[in-house]
Amino acid sequence: MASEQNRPVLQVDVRRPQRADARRNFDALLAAARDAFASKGVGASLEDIARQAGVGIGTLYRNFPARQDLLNAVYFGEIEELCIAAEDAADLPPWEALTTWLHRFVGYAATKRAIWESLNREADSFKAAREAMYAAGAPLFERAQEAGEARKDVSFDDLLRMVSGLTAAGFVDQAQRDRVLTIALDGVRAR
Amino acid sequence: MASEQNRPVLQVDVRRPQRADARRNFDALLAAARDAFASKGVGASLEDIARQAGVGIGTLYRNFPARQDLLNAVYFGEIEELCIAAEDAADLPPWEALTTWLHRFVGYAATKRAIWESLNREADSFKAAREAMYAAGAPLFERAQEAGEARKDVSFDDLLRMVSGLTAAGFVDQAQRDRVLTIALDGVRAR
DNA sequence: ACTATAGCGGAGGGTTGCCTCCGCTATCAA
DNA sequence: TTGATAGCGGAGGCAACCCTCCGCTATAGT
Repeated sequence: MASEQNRPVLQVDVRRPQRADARRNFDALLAAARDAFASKGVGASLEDIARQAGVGIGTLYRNFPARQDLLNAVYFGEIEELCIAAEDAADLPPWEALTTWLHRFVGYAATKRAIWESLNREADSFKAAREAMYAAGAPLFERAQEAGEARKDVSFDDLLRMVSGLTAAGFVDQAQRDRVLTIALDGVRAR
Repeated sequence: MASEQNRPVLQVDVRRPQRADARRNFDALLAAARDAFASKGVGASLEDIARQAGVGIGTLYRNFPARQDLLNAVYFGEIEELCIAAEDAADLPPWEALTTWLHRFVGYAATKRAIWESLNREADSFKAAREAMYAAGAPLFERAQEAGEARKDVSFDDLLRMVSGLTAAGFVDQAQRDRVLTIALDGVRAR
């Protein structure tokens, strides 16, 4: 349903500028913001981000008048990638499809914190993005449930919050993170 | 092991003052800090904390010269309570003892964030506190393993990081948090 | 090449938080 | 009661960050 004909909700109100140099700056800002939010959390300094992107602070504010706009742009990008990942995973057998997607979810280094810090925000745009993500992931989970692989007394919301908690936790390394995720997911498996 | 003869590591270098009014202030600061760190994370404003405690900012700094000192004092208090909780739980059957303690761990509202944000800090004092907590909790886990209730291919460190991730995650309510924790712990159960 | 203008960027004013310093006050031992 | 002093607290200097504003520069259409 909708506007661009089939991609639904993910519509950022901030638009990519027209002029070539401006577009370069826009993209550099987005990349810098992604890094900064990932490594320092949502409170990262905007001036640092601008400096990191090699542009003036004024340019940052022109493109993203409020911190939230920048956060949204980054966040929505992540969500979109997750939606695509869900489509990719759909070919696998039910349980693998689900776990593959969730590992991917956890693996996204960038904006990890932002993602879960925002999970119960009330702002409309966040709601929309979250719904998009739910829409992408829930089918994988339901399929696993129907195949008798996943417990039926667990909701997708439970699952996603569990996983996003793990996303944010501190681990020694990537391997431990994956190991722990696998363990936790074992708890979701039908016995 | 040492000095006070049997409580090991948990020794805060900050000391409770002598004079009655000073002690009152000290305790008020600690309580305010506990709240503030819990609700706003480790970055909470020290001036807010002092105001909340009803003392001047100068008093805060006299007792806790650096933010870290205050954080330590609060954090160590939490850890100590967790150690005691572990002792209390020791009477229960192996698996219940473990899960009861872990639910308790998650349930501690105060300094939730501080706890996990600090889990892989390098500072000595943090290491010491973490070790104390591990020393208190690991026996519960080992007992559950020996009783054949908990998987043997999971380490206590894995378990604790998993749980501390859930501690920090955003949940709709306490009930969901407990439910999700139970699910995740099912993954740790021996099959 | 020329020009209208989209876009740049950083100076600067405001706010908030950090931490020090020191004159004042409450406590408590004598 | 009183005096020595532990302890108080907030004014104030500093630093970081936020965001706006506007004179300058690069772009792109002609």
